[in-house]
Amino acid sequence: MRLTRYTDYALRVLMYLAAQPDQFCAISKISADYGISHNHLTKVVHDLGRLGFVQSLRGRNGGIQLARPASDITVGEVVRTMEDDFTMADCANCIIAPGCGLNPVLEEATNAFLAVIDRYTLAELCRSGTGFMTLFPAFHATRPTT
Amino acid sequence: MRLTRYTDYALRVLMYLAAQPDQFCAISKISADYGISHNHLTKVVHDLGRLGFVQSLRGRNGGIQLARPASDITVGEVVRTMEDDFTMADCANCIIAPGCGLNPVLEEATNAFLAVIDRYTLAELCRSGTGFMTLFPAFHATRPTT
DNA sequence: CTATACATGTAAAAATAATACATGTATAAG
DNA sequence: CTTATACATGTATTATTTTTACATGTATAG
Repeated sequence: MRLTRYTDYALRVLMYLAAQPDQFCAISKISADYGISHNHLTKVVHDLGRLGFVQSLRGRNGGIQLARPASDITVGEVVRTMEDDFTMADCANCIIAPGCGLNPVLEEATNAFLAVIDRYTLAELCRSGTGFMTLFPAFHATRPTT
Repeated sequence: MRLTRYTDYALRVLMYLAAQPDQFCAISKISADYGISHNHLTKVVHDLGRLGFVQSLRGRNGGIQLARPASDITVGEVVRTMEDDFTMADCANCIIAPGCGLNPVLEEATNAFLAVIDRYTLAELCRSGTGFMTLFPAFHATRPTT
């Protein structure tokens, strides 16, 4: 029981961007900083763009930034959107599904999980400002948006 | 984000046994009833035995039954035991782990999930007695323990 | 016009989970 | 005491899912 790395990466990117507001960050830099596959991250970012979480700018000096304020994006919203399935058990092929008491219980539990992460925003995860950015060996402030 | 089928099968077996207390059920019958791999189920059951959930009897007329009352076994206990990892994100390889605010949030959410399933016992899942047993096409009461 | 950065589809590789196979051990029945 | 049945257990194969790589396209700044 765990989130896919896809969702994990999405959260990492969003935190990265939240820690550096009003900057356009290049995917290549983010992937290098985290030590992650650039290609894979590109797709994650593309999805984040498609879903309205980030805004991207092509071409030289391009990059991505949050499309909405960090204080408006909850962890729950991101996880709900990126993770495509919250069915804890695959009842489709189970013969007792119609009379099974387990599934409602698992649903209730899943809702409790989501309710917690719905209470936290990206801004709260990065409460210490650019604090965690200094953990990157090659950290140096990127250029501000002109 | 879902339970492994291994855990799923474990729960199905336990519900099956809870619905027919004081019966020794053969794995071959359970696997046939659910339409599940007999070999795979054997390993699940073996684990359930090793962990003290079921009691098995070898040889002719052998089978398995609950080792503890159904009202004493919670869904949470089963899931916690069968599912080996509740780490929602793999922080081991993430450079910002030391300053990351995400993990505590995911932990809190996971605990909320587990807290819910801790509240339900096998007996409660089978509140309607052998009700769901009739869903098996070949259902007929098995012999009682002598 | 060229270098850079995102966009996007396809394919391969890796990791994980599920299943099959083979063989061993225990027990009841005849 | 022999045989049929049912659990025990290790190894190997298959299937599924996830992750990564590759190739090529499009947009923009300088």
